[in-house]
Amino acid sequence: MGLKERREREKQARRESILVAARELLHQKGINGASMNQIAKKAELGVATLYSYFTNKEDLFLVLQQEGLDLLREQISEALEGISDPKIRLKTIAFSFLEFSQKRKNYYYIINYFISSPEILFESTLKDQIDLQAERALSVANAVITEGIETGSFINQNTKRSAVTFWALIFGLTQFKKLETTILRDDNHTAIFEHSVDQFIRSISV
Amino acid sequence: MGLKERREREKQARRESILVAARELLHQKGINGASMNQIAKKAELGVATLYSYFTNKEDLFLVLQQEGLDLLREQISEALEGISDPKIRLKTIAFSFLEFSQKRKNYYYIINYFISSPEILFESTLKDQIDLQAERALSVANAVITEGIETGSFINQNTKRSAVTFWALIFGLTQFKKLETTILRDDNHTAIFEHSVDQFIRSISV
Amino acid sequence: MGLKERREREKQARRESILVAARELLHQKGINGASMNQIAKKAELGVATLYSYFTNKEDLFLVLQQEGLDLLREQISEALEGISDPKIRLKTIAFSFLEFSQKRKNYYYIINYFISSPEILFESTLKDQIDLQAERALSVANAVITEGIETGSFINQNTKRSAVTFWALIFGLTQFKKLETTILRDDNHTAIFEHSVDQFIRSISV
Amino acid sequence: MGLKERREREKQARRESILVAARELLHQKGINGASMNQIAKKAELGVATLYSYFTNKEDLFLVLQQEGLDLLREQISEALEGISDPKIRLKTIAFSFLEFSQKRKNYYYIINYFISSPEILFESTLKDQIDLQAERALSVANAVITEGIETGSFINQNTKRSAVTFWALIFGLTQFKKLETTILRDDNHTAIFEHSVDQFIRSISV
DNA sequence: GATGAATGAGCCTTCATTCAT
DNA sequence: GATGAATGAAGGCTCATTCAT
Repeated sequence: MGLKERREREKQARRESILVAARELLHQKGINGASMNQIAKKAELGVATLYSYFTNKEDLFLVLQQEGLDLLREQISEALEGISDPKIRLKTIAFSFLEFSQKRKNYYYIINYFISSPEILFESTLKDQIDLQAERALSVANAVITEGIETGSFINQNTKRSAVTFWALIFGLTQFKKLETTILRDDNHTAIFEHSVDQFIRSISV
Repeated sequence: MGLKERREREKQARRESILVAARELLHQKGINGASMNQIAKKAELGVATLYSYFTNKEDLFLVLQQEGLDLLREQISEALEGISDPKIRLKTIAFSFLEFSQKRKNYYYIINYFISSPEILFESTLKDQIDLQAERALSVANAVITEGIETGSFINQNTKRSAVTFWALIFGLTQFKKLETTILRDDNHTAIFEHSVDQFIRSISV
Repeated sequence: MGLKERREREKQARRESILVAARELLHQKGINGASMNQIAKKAELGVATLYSYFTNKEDLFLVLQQEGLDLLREQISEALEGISDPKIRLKTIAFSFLEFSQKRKNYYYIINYFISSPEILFESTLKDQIDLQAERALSVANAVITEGIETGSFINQNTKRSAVTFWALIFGLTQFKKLETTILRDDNHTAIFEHSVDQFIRSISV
Repeated sequence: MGLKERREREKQARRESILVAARELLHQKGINGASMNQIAKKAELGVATLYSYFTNKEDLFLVLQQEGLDLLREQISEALEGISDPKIRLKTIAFSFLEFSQKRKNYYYIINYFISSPEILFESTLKDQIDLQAERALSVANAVITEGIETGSFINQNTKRSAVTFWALIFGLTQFKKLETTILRDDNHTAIFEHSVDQFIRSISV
């Protein structure tokens, strides 16, 4: 029994070390620089071992994305702790996402990779998993908006639509971060971000 | 004399056929599927021929994106003809973009690709060119909002920020189109889109 | 245990077969004909396999040359066994080289290739390695001449210069072997070679 | 008639401009960097034009080599002017060659290329031409040695063999020039060169 | 006679994946 | 269960050469 458990723990550890290596490479060399061989080398494992833990490269990356989204959710949860005003809660979500995109670039890239790829690229099983994740992300905003409506902070209107709008806005704004050294050089990206989010919140507030 | 012209026309045609093939592949197989060899095969040309029309892959992709943005601008311009109300003009831009993303998928995808790629991927020269293009796109919304402020339709506030918010929103929303068969299956993407855009316009209106 | 050893032996064998193929191609088709792809094909291996044995083409060629020089040194050593007269020893070296150039054409050609290439072709790392090898080759003649001086056979003069002269002469003469069917057709290359070497030895003898 | 002549002159000029471009590129980028396309561009001519003046790349390079050898002969002739002592004449030839290898690197490389390539690479016609050139080069030394014998400066022995030895020596020594920054760093290449040549001359002197 | 456009074959190298051990 | 060796396919790109005009 103890043996079985130890084995299980070792397996998990090995699995995790693969993911660690993958994330690191992803961050260092971008999506194309993170090859299976390099991940294996970095994780100090045989290449074939990777394939006994993950079906293929895409699968590995999907898990990475899920981890990323889990982490994101966690960070948002933590950030929301102790905050009760729905408006501030919404703003907090937005800034958590922005912060995540900067501090966890490697995770952000991979999430972004899956969001931005044309649908065609993924088979339906994979796509379903991605969407499931997306749904969970959406639901966070959904919940806050619902609370806001219930507590009388927000106008009573289609919650899901508002949540979608919210995410679309902050996702779009975050993408534009990379323009800050060129097009947006005469302004401050964070300020724009805040401005936009505030405006959105105001627009759904009573 | 006529001969020279004909040759010139043929060259342009061939150049265009390369771009068409590239766009198609990019849309169908993603960035990794759009290799120079594949493009050449699809265009029914030798690989080396591609290199006599474009310096390298990066150059080709840049031209691809520029053409896409030119077309987008053109379509927006046409759509705006005869419309004078700034609110409607703004909405028209939004829907032109949505329509473009659906009817000109190949063009849309390449634009999207450049927006969504992590900065690292491009050398500065290319990035600058891309940003230049993005700036021109931004300026369309900018102009409309300025008009709106001047004619008293819109609140007098930082125009550029509003334009950025506007684009971020519709860009994000358009990305979510691909969720319409899953997460958004209980609603209509176009309806959500319209709802969001309306809400944005209202939020900057007097 | 025996398994590990066998594997190791197999790896060495495969490595060697790559070198054999490379040498053969280099000799048959010249440097431009000895591409990694061709070598792989000749060795009946996948291209990628070559890269798991050698870092890159340059590395492979370096090893190739080192092996060649090792073999040459070995042959010279063997030929020198039991011979004590410095004059004969020097002559033996010369003829060992000539013999090597004929019997081990593949090896000879690669050495020749590295000597004859314009400096520009190699990065400094490679060049340094080559020179290190060349130095070892030079030292063989150096030693013999030093002995000769000590034993009173040769005039006491700058040893290194004599060694360089010696190698320059026999290297140049060996290159001219290929002229034997045309320019030198009225004489015998080996005879010329011997004549020249004798004359050189005489010129440094007391 | 004048027209015909002018055409002929133009043709020659164009031919020469190709060779000029080729030589320059050869010098700048080495033997592999001098591609037909680049030569054409540098000569401001169409690629196909090159092929109407030269059968193929090898042919062009052969002509280049011939030009090089002509130039070498010319330089040697000039250097020999006014010198009558056969010993000094021989030394002058040697130093002319060394100087040529340094001051006319581009020419020297290409001559070297043809000398050092394995025989196999060239078809017999080409090889014959190369050898013809080599023979002419050889004959210069031949003549001087013959004079020396006649005037009592040199020992009466097989002239041709001496000439071959002479060329082999200076060719070998010149090749070793590239070792001067490494193996020969504690001596001076020119000094070694002179030492060796002097020794050779002494060895054939009465 | 001169040309520029076109090209297939080839370059070196890396990739995701498999399989015998 | 873990692995290292092997690999065909493919990547971007350049080449010498041809051919219609």
